[in-house]
Amino acid sequence: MSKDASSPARARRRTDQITLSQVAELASVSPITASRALNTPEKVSDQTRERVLDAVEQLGYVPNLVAGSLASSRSRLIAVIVPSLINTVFVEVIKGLQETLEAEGYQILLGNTDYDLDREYQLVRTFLGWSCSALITAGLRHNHACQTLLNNWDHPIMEVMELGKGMDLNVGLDHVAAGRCMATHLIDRGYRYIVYVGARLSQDYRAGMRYEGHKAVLTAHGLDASLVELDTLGSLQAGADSLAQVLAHYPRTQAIHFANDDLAAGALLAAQRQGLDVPGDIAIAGFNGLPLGQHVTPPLTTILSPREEMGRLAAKELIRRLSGKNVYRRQHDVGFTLQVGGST
Amino acid sequence: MSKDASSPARARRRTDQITLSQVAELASVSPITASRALNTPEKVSDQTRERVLDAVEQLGYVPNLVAGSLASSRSRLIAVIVPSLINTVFVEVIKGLQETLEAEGYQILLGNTDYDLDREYQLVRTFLGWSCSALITAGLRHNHACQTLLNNWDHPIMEVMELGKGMDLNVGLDHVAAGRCMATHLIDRGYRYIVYVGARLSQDYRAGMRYEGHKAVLTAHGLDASLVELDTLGSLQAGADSLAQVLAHYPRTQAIHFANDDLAAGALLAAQRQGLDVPGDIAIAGFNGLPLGQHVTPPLTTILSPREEMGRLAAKELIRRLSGKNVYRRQHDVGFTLQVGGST
DNA sequence: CGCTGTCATGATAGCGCTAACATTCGTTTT
DNA sequence: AAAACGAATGTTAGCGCTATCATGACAGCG
Repeated sequence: MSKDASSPARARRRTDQITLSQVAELASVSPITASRALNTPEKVSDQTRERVLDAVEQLGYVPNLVAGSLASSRSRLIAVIVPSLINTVFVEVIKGLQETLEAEGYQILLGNTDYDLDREYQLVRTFLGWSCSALITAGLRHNHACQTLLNNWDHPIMEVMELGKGMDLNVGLDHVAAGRCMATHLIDRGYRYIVYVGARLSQDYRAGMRYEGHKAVLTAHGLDASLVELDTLGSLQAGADSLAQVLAHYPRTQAIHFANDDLAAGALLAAQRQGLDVPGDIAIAGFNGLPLGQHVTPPLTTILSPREEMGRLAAKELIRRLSGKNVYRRQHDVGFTLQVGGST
Repeated sequence: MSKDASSPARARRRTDQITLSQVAELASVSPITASRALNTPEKVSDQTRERVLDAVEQLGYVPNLVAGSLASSRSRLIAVIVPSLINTVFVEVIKGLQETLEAEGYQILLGNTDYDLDREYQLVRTFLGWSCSALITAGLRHNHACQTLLNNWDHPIMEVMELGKGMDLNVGLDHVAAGRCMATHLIDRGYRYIVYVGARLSQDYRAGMRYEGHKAVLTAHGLDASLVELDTLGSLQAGADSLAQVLAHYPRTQAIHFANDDLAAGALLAAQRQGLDVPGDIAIAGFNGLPLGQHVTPPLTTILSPREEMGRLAAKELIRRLSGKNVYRRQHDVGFTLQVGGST
């Protein structure tokens, strides 16, 4: 532990770490040249670059990114804030983000709000403290403090999942339209007693927006837009349980429009177990286009949302912005596709 | 833009950011005292702390964590490296890690290797450059450079998912034993022609370990341990496709032991669509204990692995170590449970 | 009363890196 | 041939924070 005791008046802090200066010394160049050889190789001569890289190799030098970030106030760190990791939807978006960002040498700092906007604010504060190059967050809703903080922040902000006028960049889809789309499909199919089932709509407010669209269409047709709101998060189990609940409450129900495929598939599998005919006795529709929906019998009618694609596009647009290129559109609609299965 | 032009000989870099010094000035204390008020509040007087916090509030100060980390060489950043995000198993572990680590004020730096050990090495290098407080990685296998780098690193390393003698801490389960367990179950049930189906076993080598256990049991019983290895990643679709393939190759097959529940459920749903009786015509078993398995008919026989629990335990052990407490055991077996459904 | 100990605070000196400017030297321009 | 230029490298001065040691005030003690 006590290595060189060339103790000056004041003890130095020690960090046995190998520094760029040591690399520079071994390569007989100045530290800044070593720095350039690593970060902007085109700015040094071939010979020098080679010598520096040799020295790096020889010493097993690992750049201290913390020091680099402090000096340059650039971190190549990108904050990603999602409300949940249970919901596969967000994971798929993260996946799209990640493969694109990592390929460009960015690192992801991941935060999970658990659908709590105050928690989001805390995460944002922490992440800003890391001088992130950009911030990606799910959704357009934030609390006031968060809004203020981000408005004064001078790095790109990308809001994903839903479409609308955000703070900066936005990639998403129109959930109200998606809700309208499915409701229209159900009506076209001839169903008249239609119930919407969602889970914690105040948290998963995008499902709430889909309900708004659904309701508008039903109302326009003079139909009742019954809503059953579950108190658990969406899951197969919750979907299965909700089926009985809906039939008890609304015995005349002909079709159920579920807020997502987990609920819908859960209900469909439960119906199957109970010997109910889908769609004869009850029609079932979902949202998301999860693979599971295509493997149940009958295949689930759902709305396909391009989740990984949303992540990739968001990442690409962000990178374009980060590399100083012009951003033509701040808002990108990734759209959705009605996928009609046999369940309706 | 041009604020105070007290231009010295050399232009200063500017970062309009509010610094701790400004907070200190407003609170009429020295910067170091302000630092203490925020980081070790018990070391300053109540009065001082209050003045500093007021100043923080008033100025909207956001601590520069990069600078703090450089000065203290502590970052409260934890690197998490997984091979995939498509596989829900890793996501669930991450979830367990995250909820525990975030609660203790740690942040997650997420990396995805795509099952590539060289990529893992690159990620590790990057993460070490961030002076992470610890590193969590899925699996005990690493390439040589990575191994060397990590052995010389003086922070905790946690290897999760599988059980064995790792570099430092380890939380996982015994996959060979799990394979044995399911094979034993199938034999007990009376099946003799049993095929193991896995996807890319060289990548998902833990599934390969389960096969080893499976094979050992079958061989001990004088049975053939046929293996079908798929070239895609595990998914419902791959499982469905594999069913036909297995029956074509091994027409006498009585039971299929799938490497995971996605494959198994895919096959089970496909069997259902094709009018095959499960387990009459063909028995199906999986691994993981995904909720889906319990919602198909018949419920899937599988092995329940405590994934979120694994994440939570790993995080807890890590935190214990990071807070300087004694670590009694370096290795933790989270175990597994055979869950017998109707599919066998 | 001087000594020791404890508590709150401050002065100083970096952490390891890079931005901004400066220098050197060979090459092109007129 | 002098002036202008550009490429490669170097010098200097921080980025914003905290570890380390130093100081001053005050309490307790024989």
